[in-house]
Amino acid sequence: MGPTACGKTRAAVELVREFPFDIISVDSALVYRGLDIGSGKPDAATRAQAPHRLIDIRDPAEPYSAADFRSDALREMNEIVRNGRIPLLVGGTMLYFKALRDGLAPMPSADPEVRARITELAQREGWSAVHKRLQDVDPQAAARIHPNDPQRLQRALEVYEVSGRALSEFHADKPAGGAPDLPCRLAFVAMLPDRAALHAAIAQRFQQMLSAGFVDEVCALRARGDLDVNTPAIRSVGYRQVWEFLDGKYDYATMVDKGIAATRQLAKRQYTWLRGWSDLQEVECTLGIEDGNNVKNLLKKMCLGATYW
RNA sequence: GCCCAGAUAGCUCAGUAGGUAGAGCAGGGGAUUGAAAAUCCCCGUGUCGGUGGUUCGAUUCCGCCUCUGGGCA
Repeated sequence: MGPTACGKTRAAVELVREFPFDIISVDSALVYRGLDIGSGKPDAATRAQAPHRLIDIRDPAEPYSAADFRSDALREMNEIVRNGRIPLLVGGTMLYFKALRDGLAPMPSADPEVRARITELAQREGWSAVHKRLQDVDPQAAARIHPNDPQRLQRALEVYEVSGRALSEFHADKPAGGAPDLPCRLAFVAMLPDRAALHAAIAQRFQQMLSAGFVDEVCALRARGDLDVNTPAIRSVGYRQVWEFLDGKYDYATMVDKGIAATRQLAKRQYTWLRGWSDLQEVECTLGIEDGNNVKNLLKKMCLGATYW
Protein backbone atom coordinates (compact mmCIF):
# COMPACT_ATOMS: atom_id res chain seq x y z
CA MET A 1 0.00 0.00 0.00
CA GLY A 2 1.09 3.57 -0.45
CA PRO A 3 0.14 6.99 -1.77
CA THR A 4 0.09 7.76 -5.44
CA ALA A 5 3.50 8.16 -7.11
CA CYS A 6 5.41 6.50 -4.28
CA GLY A 7 6.78 3.72 -6.49
CA LYS A 8 4.47 0.82 -5.67
CA THR A 9 4.57 -0.64 -9.16
CA ARG A 10 8.32 -0.52 -9.41
CA ALA A 11 8.69 -2.24 -6.06
CA ALA A 12 6.11 -4.88 -6.99
CA VAL A 13 7.94 -5.73 -10.19
CA GLU A 14 11.09 -6.36 -8.18
CA LEU A 15 9.25 -8.51 -5.67
CA VAL A 16 7.81 -10.90 -8.24
CA ARG A 17 11.33 -11.64 -9.42
CA GLU A 18 12.27 -13.02 -6.04
CA PHE A 19 9.07 -14.31 -4.44
CA PRO A 20 6.33 -16.61 -5.76
CA PHE A 21 3.96 -13.66 -6.00
CA ASP A 22 1.16 -12.95 -8.46
CA ILE A 23 0.08 -9.32 -8.52
CA ILE A 24 -3.48 -8.12 -8.01
CA SER A 25 -4.02 -4.42 -8.61
CA VAL A 26 -5.97 -2.57 -5.91
CA ASP A 27 -6.79 0.57 -7.84
CA SER A 28 -10.10 2.09 -8.80
CA ALA A 29 -8.71 3.82 -11.91
CA LEU A 30 -6.57 1.04 -13.34
CA VAL A 31 -9.66 -1.11 -13.84
CA TYR A 32 -10.67 1.11 -16.77
CA ARG A 33 -9.54 0.39 -20.30
CA GLY A 34 -8.25 3.48 -22.05
CA LEU A 35 -7.18 5.20 -18.85
CA ASP A 36 -3.51 4.42 -19.28
CA ILE A 37 -1.15 7.38 -19.17
CA GLY A 38 -3.01 9.51 -16.66
CA SER A 39 -3.68 6.63 -14.31
CA GLY A 40 -0.03 5.64 -14.17
CA LYS A 41 -0.94 2.19 -15.45
CA PRO A 42 2.09 -0.07 -15.84
CA ASP A 43 2.98 -0.36 -19.52
CA ALA A 44 2.90 -3.50 -21.64
CA ALA A 45 6.57 -4.32 -21.09
CA THR A 46 6.19 -4.06 -17.33
CA ARG A 47 3.06 -6.15 -17.35
CA ALA A 48 4.69 -8.81 -19.50
CA GLN A 49 7.35 -9.10 -16.84
CA ALA A 50 4.95 -8.76 -13.92
CA PRO A 51 1.35 -9.57 -14.85
CA HIS A 52 -1.27 -7.52 -12.98
CA ARG A 53 -4.76 -8.83 -12.38
CA LEU A 54 -7.80 -6.50 -12.19
CA ILE A 55 -6.42 -4.03 -14.69
CA ASP A 56 -8.43 -3.16 -17.84
CA ILE A 57 -11.49 -5.07 -16.68
CA ARG A 58 -14.07 -2.32 -17.27
CA ASP A 59 -15.08 0.09 -19.98
CA PRO A 60 -14.89 3.70 -18.72
CA ALA A 61 -18.66 4.01 -19.08
CA GLU A 62 -19.25 1.04 -16.77
CA PRO A 63 -19.39 1.42 -13.01
CA TYR A 64 -17.07 -0.38 -10.67
CA SER A 65 -17.35 -0.55 -6.90
CA ALA A 66 -15.66 -1.64 -3.73
CA ALA A 67 -17.99 -4.63 -3.69
CA ASP A 68 -17.05 -5.53 -7.26
CA PHE A 69 -13.43 -5.28 -6.26
CA ARG A 70 -13.91 -7.49 -3.25
CA SER A 71 -15.46 -10.34 -5.18
CA ASP A 72 -13.00 -9.96 -8.06
CA ALA A 73 -10.04 -9.92 -5.70
CA LEU A 74 -11.28 -12.94 -3.75
CA ARG A 75 -11.71 -14.87 -6.98
CA GLU A 76 -8.18 -14.01 -8.09
CA MET A 77 -6.71 -14.69 -4.66
CA ASN A 78 -8.32 -18.10 -4.55
CA GLU A 79 -6.95 -18.98 -7.93
CA ILE A 80 -3.46 -17.83 -7.02
CA VAL A 81 -3.48 -19.74 -3.76
CA ARG A 82 -4.80 -22.84 -5.55
CA ASN A 83 -1.80 -22.57 -7.86
CA GLY A 84 0.45 -22.72 -4.84
CA ARG A 85 1.45 -19.10 -5.16
CA ILE A 86 0.96 -15.97 -3.06
CA PRO A 87 -1.26 -13.02 -3.95
CA LEU A 88 0.53 -9.67 -3.85
CA LEU A 89 -2.09 -6.94 -3.64
CA VAL A 90 -0.64 -3.66 -4.83
CA GLY A 91 -2.40 -0.33 -4.88
CA GLY A 92 -3.57 2.87 -3.33
CA THR A 93 -7.33 2.51 -3.13
CA MET A 94 -7.61 2.13 0.61
CA LEU A 95 -11.36 1.57 0.70
CA TYR A 96 -10.79 -1.51 -1.45
CA PHE A 97 -8.20 -2.83 0.98
CA LYS A 98 -10.58 -2.17 3.83
CA ALA A 99 -13.48 -3.84 2.07
CA LEU A 100 -11.29 -6.84 1.38
CA ARG A 101 -10.08 -7.09 4.96
CA ASP A 102 -13.31 -6.34 6.81
CA GLY A 103 -15.93 -7.43 4.34
CA LEU A 104 -18.99 -5.43 3.34
CA ALA A 105 -22.49 -5.77 4.71
CA PRO A 106 -24.61 -7.57 2.14
CA MET A 107 -26.65 -4.83 0.54
CA PRO A 108 -28.40 -3.93 -2.67
CA SER A 109 -26.01 -2.52 -5.23
CA ALA A 110 -26.34 0.81 -7.00
CA ASP A 111 -29.53 1.42 -8.94
CA PRO A 112 -29.20 4.06 -11.67
CA GLU A 113 -32.93 4.74 -11.83
CA VAL A 114 -33.29 5.29 -8.09
CA ARG A 115 -30.19 7.46 -8.12
CA ALA A 116 -31.63 9.56 -10.91
CA ARG A 117 -34.83 10.01 -8.92
CA ILE A 118 -32.92 11.13 -5.84
CA THR A 119 -30.77 13.50 -7.89
CA GLU A 120 -33.94 14.97 -9.32
CA LEU A 121 -35.37 15.49 -5.85
CA ALA A 122 -32.13 17.19 -4.82
CA GLN A 123 -32.18 19.47 -7.83
CA ARG A 124 -35.77 20.39 -7.16
CA GLU A 125 -35.66 20.84 -3.39
CA GLY A 126 -31.99 20.73 -2.45
CA TRP A 127 -29.94 18.05 -0.71
CA SER A 128 -31.36 19.16 2.61
CA ALA A 129 -34.67 17.68 1.40
CA VAL A 130 -32.90 14.39 0.78
CA HIS A 131 -31.40 14.60 4.25
CA LYS A 132 -34.85 15.25 5.75
CA ARG A 133 -36.30 12.27 3.93
CA LEU A 134 -33.44 10.11 5.17
CA GLN A 135 -34.16 11.29 8.70
CA ASP A 136 -37.61 9.71 8.41
CA VAL A 137 -36.48 6.34 7.10
CA ASP A 138 -33.04 5.98 8.66
CA PRO A 139 -32.41 8.45 11.47
CA GLN A 140 -29.19 6.74 12.41
CA ALA A 141 -27.68 7.25 8.97
CA ALA A 142 -29.06 10.79 8.82
CA ALA A 143 -27.27 11.60 12.05
CA ARG A 144 -24.02 10.15 10.80
CA ILE A 145 -23.99 11.55 7.28
CA HIS A 146 -23.33 15.25 6.88
CA PRO A 147 -26.21 17.13 5.18
CA ASN A 148 -23.70 18.47 2.63
CA ASP A 149 -22.47 15.05 1.56
CA PRO A 150 -24.61 14.32 -1.51
CA GLN A 151 -22.94 11.07 -2.40
CA ARG A 152 -23.55 9.38 0.94
CA LEU A 153 -27.03 10.84 1.34
CA GLN A 154 -27.95 9.49 -2.05
CA ARG A 155 -26.56 6.06 -1.30
CA ALA A 156 -28.30 5.81 2.06
CA LEU A 157 -31.66 6.79 0.63
CA GLU A 158 -31.08 4.55 -2.37
CA VAL A 159 -30.60 1.51 -0.16
CA TYR A 160 -33.89 2.23 1.56
CA GLU A 161 -35.81 2.90 -1.66
CA VAL A 162 -34.53 -0.27 -3.27
CA SER A 163 -34.92 -2.63 -0.32
CA GLY A 164 -37.33 -0.99 2.09
CA ARG A 165 -34.64 -1.43 4.72
CA ALA A 166 -32.37 1.15 6.29
CA LEU A 167 -28.70 1.27 5.42
CA SER A 168 -27.98 1.27 9.15
CA GLU A 169 -29.80 -2.04 9.57
CA PHE A 170 -27.68 -3.63 6.89
CA HIS A 171 -24.57 -2.33 8.60
CA ALA A 172 -25.74 -3.72 11.92
CA ASP A 173 -26.15 -7.13 10.29
CA LYS A 174 -22.51 -7.48 9.51
CA PRO A 175 -20.88 -9.63 12.17
CA ALA A 176 -17.99 -7.97 13.93
CA GLY A 177 -14.62 -9.53 13.29
CA GLY A 178 -15.02 -9.38 9.60
CA ALA A 179 -14.14 -11.65 6.79
CA PRO A 180 -13.97 -15.42 7.11
CA ASP A 181 -13.91 -15.88 3.36
CA LEU A 182 -10.28 -14.90 2.74
CA PRO A 183 -8.17 -17.72 1.31
CA CYS A 184 -5.08 -16.57 3.17
CA ARG A 185 -3.86 -14.31 5.92
CA LEU A 186 -3.29 -10.66 5.08
CA ALA A 187 -0.13 -8.76 5.90
CA PHE A 188 -0.13 -5.03 5.33
CA VAL A 189 2.99 -3.26 4.15
CA ALA A 190 3.02 0.46 3.38
CA MET A 191 5.42 2.73 1.57
CA LEU A 192 5.13 6.16 3.19
CA PRO A 193 7.66 8.61 1.76
CA ASP A 194 8.38 12.05 3.15
CA ARG A 195 5.50 14.30 2.18
CA ALA A 196 7.52 17.11 0.58
CA ALA A 197 9.54 14.60 -1.43
CA LEU A 198 6.36 12.95 -2.63
CA HIS A 199 4.97 16.32 -3.68
CA ALA A 200 8.02 16.83 -5.88
CA ALA A 201 7.61 13.36 -7.37
CA ILE A 202 3.93 14.03 -8.05
CA ALA A 203 4.68 17.23 -9.98
CA GLN A 204 7.39 15.53 -11.98
CA ARG A 205 5.20 12.58 -12.81
CA PHE A 206 2.30 14.75 -13.93
CA GLN A 207 4.61 16.57 -16.35
CA GLN A 208 5.85 13.22 -17.64
CA MET A 209 2.28 12.11 -18.22
CA LEU A 210 1.64 15.24 -20.27
CA SER A 211 4.81 14.64 -22.31
CA ALA A 212 3.68 11.08 -22.88
CA GLY A 213 0.44 12.23 -24.50
CA PHE A 214 -2.01 12.46 -21.62
CA VAL A 215 -4.06 15.20 -23.32
CA ASP A 216 -4.40 13.09 -26.48
CA GLU A 217 -5.55 10.18 -24.38
CA VAL A 218 -8.31 12.32 -22.88
CA CYS A 219 -9.22 13.63 -26.35
CA ALA A 220 -9.76 10.04 -27.45
CA LEU A 221 -12.04 9.41 -24.48
CA ARG A 222 -14.01 12.58 -25.29
CA ALA A 223 -14.34 11.54 -28.92
CA ARG A 224 -16.47 8.56 -27.85
CA GLY A 225 -19.21 11.01 -26.99
CA ASP A 226 -20.76 8.96 -24.19
CA LEU A 227 -18.59 10.17 -21.31
CA ASP A 228 -18.58 13.38 -19.30
CA VAL A 229 -17.08 14.81 -16.12
CA ASN A 230 -19.74 13.08 -14.05
CA THR A 231 -18.66 9.63 -15.23
CA PRO A 232 -16.77 8.04 -12.33
CA ALA A 233 -13.82 7.11 -14.55
CA ILE A 234 -13.48 10.69 -15.81
CA ARG A 235 -13.65 12.06 -12.28
CA SER A 236 -10.29 10.44 -11.63
CA VAL A 237 -7.43 12.71 -10.65
CA GLY A 238 -5.91 14.33 -13.73
CA TYR A 239 -8.59 13.16 -16.13
CA ARG A 240 -11.11 15.59 -14.70
CA GLN A 241 -8.69 18.52 -14.98
CA VAL A 242 -7.61 17.73 -18.54
CA TRP A 243 -11.26 17.24 -19.48
CA GLU A 244 -12.23 20.64 -18.09
CA PHE A 245 -9.23 22.23 -19.82
CA LEU A 246 -10.48 20.78 -23.11
CA ASP A 247 -13.92 22.16 -22.26
CA GLY A 248 -12.24 25.58 -22.12
CA LYS A 249 -12.95 26.03 -18.42
CA TYR A 250 -9.35 27.12 -17.84
CA ASP A 251 -6.03 27.40 -19.64
CA TYR A 252 -3.25 24.87 -19.92
CA ALA A 253 -1.10 26.24 -17.09
CA THR A 254 -4.11 26.23 -14.76
CA MET A 255 -4.88 22.66 -15.75
CA VAL A 256 -1.35 21.61 -14.86
CA ASP A 257 -1.57 23.33 -11.46
CA LYS A 258 -4.98 21.87 -10.71
CA GLY A 259 -3.97 18.40 -11.84
CA ILE A 260 -0.92 18.38 -9.61
CA ALA A 261 -2.87 19.80 -6.66
CA ALA A 262 -5.59 17.18 -7.06
CA THR A 263 -2.93 14.48 -7.00
CA ARG A 264 -1.41 15.90 -3.82
CA GLN A 265 -4.87 15.95 -2.24
CA LEU A 266 -5.36 12.33 -3.19
CA ALA A 267 -2.04 11.47 -1.56
CA LYS A 268 -3.11 13.33 1.59
CA ARG A 269 -6.26 11.22 1.90
CA GLN A 270 -4.19 8.10 1.37
CA TYR A 271 -1.87 9.14 4.22
CA THR A 272 -4.92 9.64 6.42
CA TRP A 273 -6.12 6.11 5.71
CA LEU A 274 -2.72 4.61 6.38
CA ARG A 275 -2.06 6.55 9.60
CA GLY A 276 -5.09 4.88 11.09
CA TRP A 277 -4.40 1.43 9.70
CA SER A 278 -3.83 -1.22 12.33
CA ASP A 279 -1.07 -3.83 12.02
CA LEU A 280 0.70 -1.89 9.34
CA GLN A 281 4.32 -2.66 8.52
CA GLU A 282 6.00 0.50 7.32
CA VAL A 283 8.89 0.15 4.93
CA GLU A 284 11.56 2.77 4.40
CA CYS A 285 10.67 4.67 1.26
CA THR A 286 13.02 7.21 -0.28
CA LEU A 287 11.36 7.29 -3.71
CA GLY A 288 14.50 5.74 -5.20
CA ILE A 289 15.37 2.41 -6.78
CA GLU A 290 16.44 1.03 -3.41
CA ASP A 291 12.82 1.01 -2.22
CA GLY A 292 12.21 -2.35 -3.88
CA ASN A 293 15.05 -3.84 -1.88
CA ASN A 294 13.73 -2.27 1.29
CA VAL A 295 10.43 -4.03 0.75
CA LYS A 296 12.18 -7.30 -0.03
CA ASN A 297 14.21 -7.12 3.15
CA LEU A 298 11.17 -6.29 5.22
CA LEU A 299 9.28 -9.25 3.76
CA LYS A 300 12.17 -11.58 4.52
CA LYS A 301 12.24 -10.37 8.09
CA MET A 302 8.50 -10.88 8.36
CA CYS A 303 8.88 -14.44 7.03
CA LEU A 304 11.42 -15.20 9.70
CA GLY A 305 9.56 -13.52 12.53
CA ALA A 306 6.04 -14.69 11.89
CA THR A 307 4.03 -17.21 9.99
CA TYR A 308 2.39 -15.05 7.42
CA TRP A 309 2.48 -17.82 4.82
C1' G B 1 11.93 61.68 -17.50
C1' C B 2 6.52 62.81 -16.49
C1' C B 3 1.40 61.11 -15.30
C1' C B 4 -1.96 57.33 -13.40
C1' A B 5 -2.99 52.77 -10.80
C1' G B 6 -1.26 49.06 -7.63
C1' A B 7 1.89 46.90 -3.35
C1' U B 8 -2.53 43.19 2.47
C1' A B 9 -1.87 35.15 4.00
C1' G B 10 2.23 30.58 -0.25
C1' C B 11 -1.15 32.67 -4.80
C1' U B 12 -5.43 35.90 -6.55
C1' C B 13 -7.78 39.66 -4.23
C1' A B 14 -11.52 42.11 -0.59
C1' G B 15 -11.52 45.38 3.54
C1' U B 16 -10.71 48.86 7.62
C1' A B 17 -15.70 56.54 7.43
C1' G B 18 -8.20 55.86 11.84
C1' G B 19 -8.99 51.37 17.18
C1' U B 20 -3.39 46.04 14.08
C1' A B 21 -7.78 42.38 8.94
C1' G B 22 -10.91 38.02 5.75
C1' A B 23 -12.62 35.33 1.25
C1' G B 24 -11.43 31.90 -2.77
C1' C B 25 -7.48 28.79 -4.18
C1' A B 26 -3.14 26.27 -2.32
C1' G B 27 -1.61 23.84 2.28
C1' G B 28 -2.62 20.89 7.04
C1' G B 29 -5.83 17.49 10.12
C1' G B 30 -10.05 14.16 10.04
C1' A B 31 -14.18 11.06 8.20
C1' U B 32 -14.70 7.00 4.89
C1' U B 33 -19.71 0.06 3.74
C1' G B 34 -21.56 -1.04 -4.16
C1' A B 35 -18.89 6.51 -7.42
C1' A B 36 -13.53 6.06 -3.12
C1' A B 37 -8.24 8.87 -7.94
C1' A B 38 -15.11 9.78 -5.20
C1' U B 39 -17.68 12.69 -1.54
C1' C B 40 -17.68 15.47 2.82
C1' C B 41 -16.20 17.98 7.70
C1' C B 42 -12.70 21.09 10.59
C1' C B 43 -8.26 24.52 10.63
C1' G B 44 -6.66 31.73 8.79
C1' U B 45 -1.13 36.48 13.15
C1' G B 46 -0.04 38.05 8.29
C1' U B 47 6.85 43.46 9.69
C1' C B 48 -1.18 45.16 5.61
C1' G B 49 6.14 47.39 0.48
C1' G B 50 9.94 50.87 3.24
C1' U B 51 10.48 55.35 5.86
C1' G B 52 9.13 60.03 7.99
C1' G B 53 4.80 63.07 9.53
C1' U B 54 -0.31 64.16 11.58
C1' U B 55 -2.80 61.56 15.76
C1' C B 56 -3.89 59.14 22.31
C1' G B 57 -3.56 55.47 18.31
C1' A B 58 -1.80 54.67 11.18
C1' U B 59 -2.41 48.84 7.35
C1' U B 60 -6.10 53.02 6.66
C1' C B 61 -4.76 60.17 6.05
C1' C B 62 -0.28 63.15 4.14
C1' G B 63 5.07 63.47 2.26
C1' C B 64 9.25 61.00 0.37
C1' C B 65 11.53 56.37 -1.32
C1' U B 66 11.50 51.37 -3.63
C1' C B 67 9.23 47.88 -6.77
C1' U B 68 5.31 46.26 -10.40
C1' G B 69 1.68 47.27 -14.19
C1' G B 70 -0.44 50.92 -17.75
C1' G B 71 -0.21 55.58 -20.36
C1' C B 72 2.56 59.97 -22.26
C1' A B 73 7.29 61.48 -23.97
